[in-house]
This record gives sequence, C-alpha cells and structure tokens, in this order.
Amino acid sequence: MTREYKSKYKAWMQAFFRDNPDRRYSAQEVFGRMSESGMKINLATVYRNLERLCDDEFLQGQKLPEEEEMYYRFLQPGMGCTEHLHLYCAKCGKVIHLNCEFMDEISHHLMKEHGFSIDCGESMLVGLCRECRAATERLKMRPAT
Amino acid sequence: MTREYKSKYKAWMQAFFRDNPDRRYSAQEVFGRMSESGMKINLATVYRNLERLCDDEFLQGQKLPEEEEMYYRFLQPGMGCTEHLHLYCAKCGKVIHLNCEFMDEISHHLMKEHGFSIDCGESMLVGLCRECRAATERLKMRPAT
DNA sequence: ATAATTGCAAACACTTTGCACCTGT
DNA sequence: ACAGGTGCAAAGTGTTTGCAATTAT
Repeated sequence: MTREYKSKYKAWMQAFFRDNPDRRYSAQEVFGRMSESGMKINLATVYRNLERLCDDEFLQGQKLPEEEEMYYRFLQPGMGCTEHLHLYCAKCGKVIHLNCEFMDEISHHLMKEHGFSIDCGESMLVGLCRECRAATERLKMRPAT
Repeated sequence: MTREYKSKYKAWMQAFFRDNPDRRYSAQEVFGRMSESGMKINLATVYRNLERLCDDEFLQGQKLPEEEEMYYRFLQPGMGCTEHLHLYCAKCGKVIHLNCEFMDEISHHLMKEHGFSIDCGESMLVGLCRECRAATERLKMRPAT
C-alpha cells in the first residue's frame, strides 16, 4: 500500500490554507509566500502538492472566467460546500458561502421550473461584496480627476 | 477613423455563432469547423477574430471552473443577457437563460441578505439539464456491465 | 494607395513530466 | 533499503505578438 511521508512543504501549505479560509490562491502566489517565508521550494513541487491536496479534497481548485491561472481554496470540512453556491468578490477575492435557506429555493426553482440540477462545486457567482461595492459607489460620487 | 474591411473568415464566424446560439465553442473548435469546411485559416487568425467579436459584444468569452480553454458564445441582441444568469449543462453544452421572474428574487436576496451585487456576465451555473439528467438516471437503473 | 487582415514563427504564461537525487520510515 | 518527495530542465497547452505578405477599400 501507499502511505504518505511527512513533508514540511505539504504541511506548510495545509496550515496556510487552513489559516486563510475563504480566500483563493494561485500556485504562483503560494510559491511566493513560501519563498518569502525563506523556503527554497520549487514551483513544480508546489503544483504537485496542490494537486495532491485537491485529490484529498482538502482544497478545491477553480479557474473562473477571465482568470488564466488555477486558484485554490481551503475546503472546510463539515461546511457542506458541495451543497451550496459561493459568491466570489471580483474585487477583494473574498468567498461568501450561500448556506442559507434561500439556497434551497434556488435549487428547487431550477429543478422544478427548468429541469436543471445544479452542481455547486462547479458553479460560482461573481460580483462585488458589500464593502467593495461601497468603495466603488464612493468613487462614483467623487470621480478621478 | 478606423473602418473594418470585409473578411470572409470573420463573416463565417459570425454566421456560425448566429446559427448556433446557446452553445459554447472554443477557439480550437471553431478552427476545426472552419478547416473541415475547407478553409485554410490560421489558428492565430481565429483568435484575433474571436477577440474582435468579443470587443464588439457579438460574442462572450468565458472560462469556467475546471475548463482550460476559453469558450465563446453568441450574445443574442436584445436578450438582456447581462441581466440574467445562465445555466450551463456540463454534459451536452446547452445554455439556458434564466430570464424569468425568479432571477429578480435571486438578485434581490443576494443584495438584501448578503450585500452582494451579482455580475451575470461573469457568472455561470453549471449542472445537468433535464434531458441529460434523465439519461443519467436511466444509466443508474441499468448500470454498465 | 493605404489601411486592415492574414500567415507564420517565435514568444508567453501556466502547468506537467522524466529522471536523478534527497528524505522519511 | 525502499518508497515517497523534491529539484531541475524539458516538454506541453492554450494564447498572443512581431512582421512581412496579402487583401479590401
């Protein structure tokens, strides 16, 4: 059988994603953070570990419209992230879990009226969160010179 | 001023997307269709024309989670596609327009309860359409041998 | 004539892979 | 010692770009 050895890189990455839930990071960003932390890791190793962590369903990797790299996000256990949609703020990168009762209404409507069964893991609602929208509004009031 | 010349390639592409609305095609797929049609076009030209058609808002390009290439779709004028979400069937590739009253409820809920303003052009709900779901169900009844 | 469009090859960015070497058990 | 992890360089993908040749006006 195939047991896993302890690797400081993989451990670092797990801790990093756990400490930064609801944020998305690209391989290059993770590589950057690790390098900044003084680790002399190779980019290929980062990719290999990210792949493994996705296989373990510790992370989820996604590439959104307009994005050219894969972004990875910590999959909090017990959050039921495969059962609800996620709102992604295109400005600040925050991910909001749509784990409220309304989620059921959405699923129900899509199924009942459109015969569509949604795959939440593959879907993502992109937009602006409250804070970023407020910031944008402020800009409109006082446009750039 | 910069006027556009008539190009048989661009014209072909416009006709192709107009004839196949509610479907998504990658640059490579378009290139394939054109080659099959006997055109000796270069892939770079396909990319350049797709880019132009997106600028003209004749097409919309999107890269969904898990997808590694950009897919382009005809933007039917007057459909108000920037105001409603789209359901994408991961199996058959069909795109369903969520242009019903429930769309307003979604926007309203996201804004009111989560302070989130959705960008429908960037978002996509992935799942299975009625027909493909039915096909999948049938498979479950009579599993592969 | 002149400006847009194309083909071609090279360049790019992100990601994967083969293989020798290192590390954990 | 032996299997898993890593570094390095090369290869692979999808996409873009510089430039000369072609085509539409």
